[in-house]
Amino acid sequence: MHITANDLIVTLRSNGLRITEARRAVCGVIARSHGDHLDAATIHRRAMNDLGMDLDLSTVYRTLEALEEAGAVRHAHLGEAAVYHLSDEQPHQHLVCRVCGATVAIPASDLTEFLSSVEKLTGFVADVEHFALWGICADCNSA
Amino acid sequence: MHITANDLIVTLRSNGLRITEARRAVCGVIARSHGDHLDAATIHRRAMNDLGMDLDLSTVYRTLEALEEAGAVRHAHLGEAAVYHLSDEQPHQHLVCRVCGATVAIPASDLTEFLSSVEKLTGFVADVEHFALWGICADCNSA
DNA sequence: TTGTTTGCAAATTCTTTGCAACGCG
DNA sequence: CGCGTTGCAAAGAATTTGCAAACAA
Repeated sequence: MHITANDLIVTLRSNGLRITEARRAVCGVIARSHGDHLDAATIHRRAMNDLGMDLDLSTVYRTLEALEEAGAVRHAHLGEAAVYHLSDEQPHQHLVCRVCGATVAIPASDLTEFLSSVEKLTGFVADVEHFALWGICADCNSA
Repeated sequence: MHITANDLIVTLRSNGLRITEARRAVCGVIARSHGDHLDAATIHRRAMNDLGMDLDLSTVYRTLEALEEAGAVRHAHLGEAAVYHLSDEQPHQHLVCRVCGATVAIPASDLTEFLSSVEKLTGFVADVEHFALWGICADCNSA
């Protein structure tokens, strides 16, 4: 069910890309992060610490780019840094609390009405994933 | 009706800030841009070219920060750079086409249903203005 | 006068790129 | 072996900050 590091490796290979230790490490970190959204620096750190790899941050970026081109991962902007996640996750809209930084996700399926009204109003087909919505969470609002 | 450079100056002054040529220039550019969303570099360029001022980009940033703290302007992220606009504009959601870069705005009043459903689902009070929605515009979609 | 602001230059943060060495296939 | 990949260091883009000099009130 869950995508494994190997699935990602296979995807890369079937896209004509070579398999290296660095790529195995990045795929490993992403695969075991299922559900989480990690930024490049975190992926880099985990590859170094958890997997004992010694790779360059730029290699992480290039691998993520390759994985994204292969369609295996996607990225979104929740704040300053881009975050990456497996593309098999169900589409969702992120909400980030401007006060405490908490993030929650709304399944895109709950937004169909909104999205179709956007399309009706503007002709845009919105990609709800790409940017987060900024807001104030219930906790911070009541505090 | 429209906010003038002077209104902005008054706002700054009533916030205990001093009025300088640099601030007059920034206020002037913003006031006459009514409706537009300008990034710091553009405001800087216009102050230099249109108003003949010679000021530093960092001063523009600091003035915008001051104006934002005073509640006179707000900023949003439509792409790479932050854009600033008068806070008296009606709230709106930006849509940016990921293909051609075209942007359109939806008045927030058209989104009330969406916003209240977001609040019901998550407790978040969303600030629809802050980040744009990424999408593909009608033209690029049909092309 | 005196506490604010400014210009300038340097630092930051995230991301990208050039290039020679390296290693997968 | 040959070309795709890597590490490294440097380039970039947007924004911020330290500091001494300039200036509003």
